[in-house]
Amino acid sequence: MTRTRVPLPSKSLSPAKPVSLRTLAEYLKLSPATVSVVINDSPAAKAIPKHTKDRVLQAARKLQYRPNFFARSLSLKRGFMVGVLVPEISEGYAAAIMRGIEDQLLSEGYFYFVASHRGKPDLIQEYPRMLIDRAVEGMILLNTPVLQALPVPLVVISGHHRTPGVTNITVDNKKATFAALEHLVGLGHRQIAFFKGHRGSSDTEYRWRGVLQAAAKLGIKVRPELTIQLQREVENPGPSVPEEGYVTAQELLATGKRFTALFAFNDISAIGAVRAFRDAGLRVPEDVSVVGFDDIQAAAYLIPRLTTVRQPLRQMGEMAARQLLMRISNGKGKVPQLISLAPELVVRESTGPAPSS
Amino acid sequence: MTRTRVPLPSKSLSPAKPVSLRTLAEYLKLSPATVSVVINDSPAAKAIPKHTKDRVLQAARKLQYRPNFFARSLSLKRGFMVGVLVPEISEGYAAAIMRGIEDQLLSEGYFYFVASHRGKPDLIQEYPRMLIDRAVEGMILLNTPVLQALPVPLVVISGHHRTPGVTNITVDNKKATFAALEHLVGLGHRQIAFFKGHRGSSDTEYRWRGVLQAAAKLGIKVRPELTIQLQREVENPGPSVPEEGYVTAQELLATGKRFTALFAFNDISAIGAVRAFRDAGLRVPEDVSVVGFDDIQAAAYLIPRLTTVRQPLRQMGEMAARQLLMRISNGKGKVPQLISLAPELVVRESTGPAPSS
DNA sequence: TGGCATTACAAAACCGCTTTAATTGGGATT
DNA sequence: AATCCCAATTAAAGCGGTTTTGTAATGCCA
Repeated sequence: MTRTRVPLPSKSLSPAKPVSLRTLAEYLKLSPATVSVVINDSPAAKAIPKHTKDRVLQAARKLQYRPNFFARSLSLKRGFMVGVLVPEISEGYAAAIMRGIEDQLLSEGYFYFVASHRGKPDLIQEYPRMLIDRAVEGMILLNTPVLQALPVPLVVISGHHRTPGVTNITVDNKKATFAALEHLVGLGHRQIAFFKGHRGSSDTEYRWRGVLQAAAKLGIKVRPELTIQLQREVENPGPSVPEEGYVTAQELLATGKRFTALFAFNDISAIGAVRAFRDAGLRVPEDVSVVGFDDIQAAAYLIPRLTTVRQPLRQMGEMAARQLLMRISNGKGKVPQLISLAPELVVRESTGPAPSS
Repeated sequence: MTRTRVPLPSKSLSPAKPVSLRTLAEYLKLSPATVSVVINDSPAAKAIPKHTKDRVLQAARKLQYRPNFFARSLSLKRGFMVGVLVPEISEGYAAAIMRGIEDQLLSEGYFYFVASHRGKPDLIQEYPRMLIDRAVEGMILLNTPVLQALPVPLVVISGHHRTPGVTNITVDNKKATFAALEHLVGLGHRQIAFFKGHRGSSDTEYRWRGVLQAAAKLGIKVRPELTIQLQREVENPGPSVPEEGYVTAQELLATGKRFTALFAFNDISAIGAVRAFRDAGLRVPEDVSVVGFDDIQAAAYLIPRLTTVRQPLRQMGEMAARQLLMRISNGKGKVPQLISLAPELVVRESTGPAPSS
């Protein structure tokens, strides 16, 4: 990493240099130690009479004293910051989760850095290091396979469950897929096509296992010729876009195999697929039913309204942040290996009875 | 992906505390000063022979020396961090812009904090302070009316243009609205309905002015009874959701006034509106044309595909970050007051000729 | 041979805060 | 009256870097 040198910022906008603890102390004719103790209400503050405390606090307010963040952090050896690593911030999925993360973190006085690696292995390698160097106290990894061991607590969302010492938060893919398939089977569907998620995403893996289990339990076959993996530019992984679903659905149609329903990997690809079916002259749901995954905001307003599995994204984010903060403060409490939150099937218009013929 | 060897996370035996500059210096039998100079390649390094430099660099690598962020920042009086304030991170609009911001910032060695205020006045007041206290060197405000003067450079996206000393980045609303209206008028539409944006957003204001100007130039009337402002819970502002467009379109229909086209404030509300029209038995675009704004990812895959005005969101973010970094480093270069980027009308299927009757 | 750069490093001050250990001046105890 | 305790502060030692100033040793030239 090249460290670019940037000249010092001019203080044109801030002619008055900030008051330090020292100047405040001088003003009060007290020592910095006393002032510090009072302002932080540290244990030693018990020994200080209310009168003095008030005097200090009042002066601090009057002079607009603001503790220097770096000095304080250096002394405390912590800065109340965490890092959040995501594949792509502009994807609704990540954004929804981050919303939950942020709620929780800010309310506890923590701030967070975001870095999106776009699936590039070098960035996946580099960003964690950079964040560590920035003295984050922990990290949340969203759908991001970090291999290196890191010297801070880690919480992983939708990651592989097997790394010891890291907590994994995920939706219960088994329950989710079962609900979706049960719904389709209940409507009479037997020939069901599947979009598998992108390679490398652990959701892909676990969700697919869920599909296989559910199919077995429901007594239907998962036909290899009806399952297609969503492809993505390897060079430039980019976000999940409807186009992936569109072209994948076209591939599916091109095989000529008959199917009456599609269980897409997510809503975005479902949108693309519906569009592709439509362009091919097929009606949804009369000719083919489509089930999405995620329940993004628009799902309820599409034409047709999308049947989908709702992920509790925000809660997952909240949970992740909460777990991380617990581990940061406790340090050694026992760590749950896996927390899975319950999904919910939302039935709308894109699914219907299997065509009789 | 090549699987790098994974050192097991040595959780319990991790108390190996990081090597400091001092220990590194002792190891090298040099003074901390020398080591620091070499590692930072500061001017004084000219006086140090290559041999010594190599020795230092090599030892640093061997011992895995990592400068302590807080110590370094305290000394330098800067931490290469900026703050980004947004109304709501989970809205695609903000996320797309943040993507551009991040690209630019990280490539220059900066990290950023995000805080979303959800339109709450107290948070809009509080977060800037907290960020300042965290020693950010600048802030980017996305659609966020900050009233207080702040002691760091500011760049505003889609804000009011009038604050001296802050750079405003925005889409050229005038050009955008003209293109959209011209398109509709060219298709024969005369009775055009409008969604106005939420109160308080400055885009709302400027875009509305654009509509009025464009309408005047094109010789069409803007009828008050056909313009409705998107409403949002005042208590809990939340993100922009299709439902707003849905209910607003229903209101519009309820007035009984005839219109053949709708220019929505954004794609999200357009989606809701299309759905509402459809539910009311109207076809889009045969009975009513709809134009959105933003060109979100899904716009091209909706049924019907949405005609919309594409905002260069990512570029706006990049531009904002670039401007901010310039102001941080230059300090006193002259500040552009307003930078407006060109939008682009994307014609798809949701607009068509005005019905003849 | 003295004067003067230059080279190659080290000492020490400083950044602004936290924290531990020490200090001071009563008041209570013996 | 000497001792001890306690309340109220403070001095000073970090935290881990950067930077200014200093210094010993060498080379160069007159």
